[in-house]
Amino acid sequence: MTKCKCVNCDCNIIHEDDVKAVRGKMLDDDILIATADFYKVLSDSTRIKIINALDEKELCVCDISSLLNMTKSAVSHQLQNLKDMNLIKSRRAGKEIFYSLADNHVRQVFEISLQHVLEERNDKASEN
Amino acid sequence: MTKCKCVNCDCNIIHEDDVKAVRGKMLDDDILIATADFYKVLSDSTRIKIINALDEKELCVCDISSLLNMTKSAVSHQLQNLKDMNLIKSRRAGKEIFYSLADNHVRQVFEISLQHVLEERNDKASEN
DNA sequence: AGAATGGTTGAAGAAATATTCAACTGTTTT
DNA sequence: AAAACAGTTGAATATTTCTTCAACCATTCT
Repeated sequence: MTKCKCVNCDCNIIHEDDVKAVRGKMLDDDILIATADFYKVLSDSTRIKIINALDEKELCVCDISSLLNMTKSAVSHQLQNLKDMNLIKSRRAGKEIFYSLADNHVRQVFEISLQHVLEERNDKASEN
Repeated sequence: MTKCKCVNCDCNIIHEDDVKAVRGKMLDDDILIATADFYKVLSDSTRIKIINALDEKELCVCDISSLLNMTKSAVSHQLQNLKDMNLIKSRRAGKEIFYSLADNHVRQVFEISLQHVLEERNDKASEN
């Protein structure tokens, strides 16, 4: 066990070999940050509802606002977030702008996590 | 097109049939909120780094703190968040408490999204 | 061209979340 | 039993994020 040389941490390195080994295998910071940012887009119930809706059908902003019972502005802001992270795409048709899911990755991730959530709920339900 | 009856939205329902159809197919609010909450746990780079580290090996708090260059307290708070959402588990061994991933769902979701992030980066790199 | 409609934007206020700090618990060491 | 170590906790501060508001742009309708 050696005193940790970190600037910001207040502890000892207890298992020095393990720490070295893990440090060597960990992904680069910028990749992990990008991954967290990817989840960040999905971590808001408004955005998840939008994804769930667009998973069914291409929709315009007003339709989404009506579905979620929210203002156009609030929805539009969230659509921008989703678009910035390449989860959705848009096309203009006259005055309206239609939004749809960008690709299947999104569907895939959404479905696996949904499965996880549903299983958790079943586990908890059967505990009683 | 009909005036929307929503309390909180400031728009018209433009495609009434679509909205009705999608509303009928959308998942329950509480499921979607639980799904967003699941992502919320993964949406912080500190927590993602912890998951990435624990994916390699079971570790104690000090080792994680040293790896991430953070205080024990900050790490411990985040470990609690991860544990509350059943993404990790712990076991005590003397003074130390070892943390590890809870199950394979977590690994699965992590790996798919990592793949998504890496592909995005490749796409962007090849645009130049 | 002017009005109406669909949608966007930036700034501000409101709400949620992360880190820090200081005090604390549990276990081991002496 | 006291000291040292590993870790936790709650409150406070700092930071981020969401929604609202008001003004705006783009397209269509008359």
